[in-house]
Amino acid sequence: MELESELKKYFGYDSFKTGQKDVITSILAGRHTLAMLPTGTGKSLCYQLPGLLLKGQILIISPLLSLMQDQVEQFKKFGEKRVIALNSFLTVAERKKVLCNLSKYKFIFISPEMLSVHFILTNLQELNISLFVVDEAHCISQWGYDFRPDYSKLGGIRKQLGNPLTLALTATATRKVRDDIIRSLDLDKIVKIDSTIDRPNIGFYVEKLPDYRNKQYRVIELVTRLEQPGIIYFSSKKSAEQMASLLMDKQICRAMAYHGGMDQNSRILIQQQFIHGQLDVICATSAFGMGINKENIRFIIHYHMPMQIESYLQEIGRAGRDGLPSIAILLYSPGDEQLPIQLAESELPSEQQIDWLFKKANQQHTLPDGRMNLNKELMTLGGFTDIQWRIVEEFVGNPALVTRNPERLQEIINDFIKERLLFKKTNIFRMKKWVESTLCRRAFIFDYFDEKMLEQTPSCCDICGLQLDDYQTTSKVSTVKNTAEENWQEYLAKILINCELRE
DNA sequence: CGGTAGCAAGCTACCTTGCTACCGGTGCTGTAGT
Repeated sequence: MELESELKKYFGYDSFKTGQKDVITSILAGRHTLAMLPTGTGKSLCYQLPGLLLKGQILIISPLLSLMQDQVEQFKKFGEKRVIALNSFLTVAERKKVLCNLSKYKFIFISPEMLSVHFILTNLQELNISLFVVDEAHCISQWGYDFRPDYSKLGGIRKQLGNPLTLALTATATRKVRDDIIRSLDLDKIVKIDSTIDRPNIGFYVEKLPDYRNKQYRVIELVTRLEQPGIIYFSSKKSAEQMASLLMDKQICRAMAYHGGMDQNSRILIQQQFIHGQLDVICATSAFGMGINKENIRFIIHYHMPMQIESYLQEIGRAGRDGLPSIAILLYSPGDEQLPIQLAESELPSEQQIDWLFKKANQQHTLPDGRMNLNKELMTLGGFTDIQWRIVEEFVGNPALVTRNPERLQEIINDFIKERLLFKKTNIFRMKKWVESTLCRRAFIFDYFDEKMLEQTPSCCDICGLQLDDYQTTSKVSTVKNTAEENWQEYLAKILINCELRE
């Protein structure tokens, strides 16, 4: 079979992008495949085309509702109507109807959470699933252990669906993460298809500043000078919002904040405005970005450093999809690593909380079968967050674990927490190492992903002599120059002081 | 850890300073009625 003609027939394209053909060939040969393809190279096609050529149905596990909706839209654009996103956007009536007619759909999108619902799984077991796709598969490793535990259940679910042919897709995964994905999905004889994680048109630039105030100054200065559009990443919702209002109020650019605390409608609106060029800058938390297909993002600034190098690479990878020069700037001031450390610690329950819980359980809250009676009251009393509580439930609610080793249960939980925390702190530490590096930043990243750097990139990084001036805007350069001559420090001081007086 | 809100004291009549306590990211979701 000539794959190119099928591609032309269904999608109208003449040729494949890097990696696509290898992945599709491997799937059509009936081999489980783990594909690491760089962002923006059309990962979806890797299951869209085989899906059309294979007999049965295609189940696609996707991490975000908005991502599913986008992909359904994409299919409809190509004229494929046998597509459904089986999620909570459907009303109860719609969901019932869809479940009764599941066999009519060729492509079914679903979240790990929905897939873990027994009733839904039973319905899916009736189908003939010819391909099980895990999109953004690094989520298994990144989220499966705590934040979204249903990600760690995909392996078991795969089995219950009769071990269908599986395709795991990701853009950024270290060797360790890739091994974790394979282990978690319980795949043997897997074909691994890697292409480089490198994005040569994105330059790296790290700047060290004494404190947050200097960082604010610097962000304003950079936004004024750099070619737009761009994204500024923050690790707190509040600072993202503050910066967005500052940029807007001072008429520096059209900016909006974007984070998980905002309602779904505003999020969709802001995302659309940014994509269609009605906004210049997004001040965002890590909630922003997955599934953003905007070609011409020129800069990514990090006001705070992310929790790990993979996240950093995903975030900066949103720049320069059009292949034109783009810049990734990270601002660091001493002690910045404390925020991610704090976030990591607060995600997991503390040893004291676990201690308290087991003491309580010994006193009263025990079920007839010896398991702890975990109820909302205990969660509130112990000061557990939803995520912390779910982690506890994963262990305490596991009958096999509880009956096999009741006296060691507390120790097992504590060991898990310690191990997770150490892992997260190690990731943060490596991120900090990268910031402090005095060697080529790109080489460091290649090394982190066990990839060999074959040749020098021209506009590589600050260490290799990259000049920020090369990324200046051309349209506003005259006004910027005037202000620069006047005295930048004074100008910025004015902006910030005015802003404070306003309060 | 480091930023900051909120309050009380200090100082002066409305504003500054100082202390303390608290907070900080990512998303999905079947259940009611027998």
